[in-house]
Amino acid sequence: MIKVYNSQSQSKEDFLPSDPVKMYVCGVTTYSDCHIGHAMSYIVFDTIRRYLEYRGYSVKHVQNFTDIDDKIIANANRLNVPAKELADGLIDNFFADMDALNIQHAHIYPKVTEEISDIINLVKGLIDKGYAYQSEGDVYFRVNSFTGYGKLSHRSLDEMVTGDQGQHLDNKEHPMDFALWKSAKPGDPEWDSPWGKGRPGWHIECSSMSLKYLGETLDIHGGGQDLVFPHHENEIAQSEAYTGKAPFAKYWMHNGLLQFEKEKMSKSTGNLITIKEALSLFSSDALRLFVLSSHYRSPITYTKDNVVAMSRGVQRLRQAAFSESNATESDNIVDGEPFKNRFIEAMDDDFNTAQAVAALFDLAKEINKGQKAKMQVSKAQKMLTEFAGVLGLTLKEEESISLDAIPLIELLIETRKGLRTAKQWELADNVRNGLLALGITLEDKPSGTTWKA
RNA sequence: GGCGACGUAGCCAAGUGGCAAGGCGGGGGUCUGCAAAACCCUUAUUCACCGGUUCGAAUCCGGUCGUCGCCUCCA
Repeated sequence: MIKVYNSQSQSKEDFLPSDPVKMYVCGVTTYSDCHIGHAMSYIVFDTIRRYLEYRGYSVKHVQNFTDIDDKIIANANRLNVPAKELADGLIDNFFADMDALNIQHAHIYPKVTEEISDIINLVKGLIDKGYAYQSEGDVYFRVNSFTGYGKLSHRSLDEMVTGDQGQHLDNKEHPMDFALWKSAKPGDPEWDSPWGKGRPGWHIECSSMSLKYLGETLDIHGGGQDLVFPHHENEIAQSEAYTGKAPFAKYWMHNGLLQFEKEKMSKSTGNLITIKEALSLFSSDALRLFVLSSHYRSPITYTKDNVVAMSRGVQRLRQAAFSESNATESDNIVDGEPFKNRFIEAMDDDFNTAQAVAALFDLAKEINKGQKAKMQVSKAQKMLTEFAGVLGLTLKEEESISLDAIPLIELLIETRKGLRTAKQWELADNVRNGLLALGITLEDKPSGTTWKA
């Protein structure tokens, strides 16, 4: 039985989903390139999905693009391009990042700008039911009308008002009322609506899209912990108010936030590293292992050193998975079953990837010891690769040298071999050091010399 | 001010009542012309601090100190 920690109940619950599993993960607002905090979140939910699929569930995964909002408009104006052009370019970049991180695509990626009429209908419905009101071309959700408001983030409206430090428009009935529809300023992208020209507020799109593509009750609703309030709280209010059905989501899953060098990484402070930058330094396997080495609900701190350590770890797994067998004792087989059981037990317990990774490393060690004892390891190696795959690790060697250079390198290795046979150690070492200076490392093994970049 | 999370070896990080997973790094070894790589072995009598409950606590309770997040745009 898989157990899942539900942010709303603040406890682990038995995972009893519908079939297929309906999984909605909050996507990005497309106003700048994705950073490594996004990478963490999407690696986490990709791994959860991969594991569910491994365990035989079929998963329907929907993830939105919020491709119209204040910041997109502001950045588009600054860059002097249409908002749509900016958003579309960033969506292309998003997919490139996801592919590079070996993150499976969602089944559906709805965009706000293509869902406007559904959103308008949802807002209309909320007004009709008395949960929302129009005010000077804007439409607001009436938080006082929804009795469960605050049940996800565990706070009351009174607390929010007392502690609130934000600025408020004075055309709202209650300071915590939030916009479902915003009137357009001159020059903004705009759509016709019963309340005049404007565009959707921030939270409504997720309610609309999840209702449309997955129905009234989601199994898993995921996102970063920073979305708990107000975004997910507001989604619950809108969705449950509209459908009259609770819960909107059976399991609320929130990943811990990625810290960058001691500080929270946030778009507003510009304190961030993009996925592209991280991938120029590290392999996707290293970045994934970095994320999956701790529990998904804990915050993690990105530092170069931390990820470098993970690169080494990946190397160790890769080595064990692909080392050539020299088995002579065909009867003696390395048994991977105990590790399989550990892996599954760990992942069943709220996707404890840290423990699952530990099982992988122990399996790697078992394989290495088996190799030394000349045992059969191919089955265990296959298992290692399979479980690495469940975590989205490719265990592939990174090729970063241009193909043209390879014959040249091999020629030098051949030349050096001659020098070594002639015991011309100094000249042989010169060749090796020269290549090292160019970033190519030679490794002399009993079977011959290999190289890597 | 309100709400919440966390503090485990040099670093990262699991474990939430019964002898402290795993990775990186360090140390020792195997291999090797040397080196590198790889592999093996090893590396916390102790879990921020103080008190309590218990036969037994990193794990439960109370307190202290410290770090961080949310309450405003965020994955």
